Amino acid sequence: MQIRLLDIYEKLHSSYGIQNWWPSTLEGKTTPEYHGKKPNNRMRFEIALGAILTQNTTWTNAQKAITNLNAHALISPGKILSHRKEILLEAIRPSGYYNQKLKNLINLSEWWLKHFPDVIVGSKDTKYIDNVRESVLTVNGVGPETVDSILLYAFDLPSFVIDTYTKRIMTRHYSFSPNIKYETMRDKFMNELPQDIQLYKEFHALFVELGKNHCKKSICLPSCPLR
DNA sequence: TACCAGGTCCTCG
DNA sequence: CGAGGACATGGT
Repeated sequence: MQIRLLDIYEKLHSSYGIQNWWPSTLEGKTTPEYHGKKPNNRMRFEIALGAILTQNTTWTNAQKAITNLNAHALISPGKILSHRKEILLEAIRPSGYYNQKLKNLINLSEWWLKHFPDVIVGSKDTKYIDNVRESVLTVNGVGPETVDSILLYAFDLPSFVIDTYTKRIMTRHYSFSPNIKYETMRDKFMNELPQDIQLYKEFHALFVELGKNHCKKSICLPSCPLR
């Protein structure tokens, strides 16, 4: 008896409702147009920065960094490349690993100036999406989860995001092997699910919600909707 | 106090 | 390849 991924999605969706991710980094204060609407290029870049800043850190810490960058009007690849590093380091300090992350933000900014203008936002061409994925993966500091977050949320390209929550939930509840590789797991989701970008976004966001609130690292609470 | 948080890179066997 | 360590702040 094989559980269908869509059944899992339905359970989570009925428990938590629509998530509307990527979360608004600035809570609508300085970018009110952000909420649930089509992002402009500045927002797309902000999402990509956020994907790096939130690596192995809480979103609230990453958000502090983004708020600081925004306060200096630094949410742009050109600004990231030209501004004094002391200012940038101070701004992103709350996100942790700030020395590494600054290098990575600079690497991403270089990629962005060179390649983003050619990105076909919203494309559904699988081959093309793979090519963009490979290209962004050449950026040092962008690994498999970060690239999929950037593709899905910043570029609106359907690329399923696997994170620690997804892996934990699937191994704990649906007997995925703990040794399963990132690409293998991503393939499973993308082969079984319809190529629906909104579904990809919501599903990933719901996994995060479940992982934070019920299916935690050490314990899975009795209230977990997947029980 | 110790553990955890929406990873990734580098090194070594 | 795969395991192990480094990277760092902020919340509980």
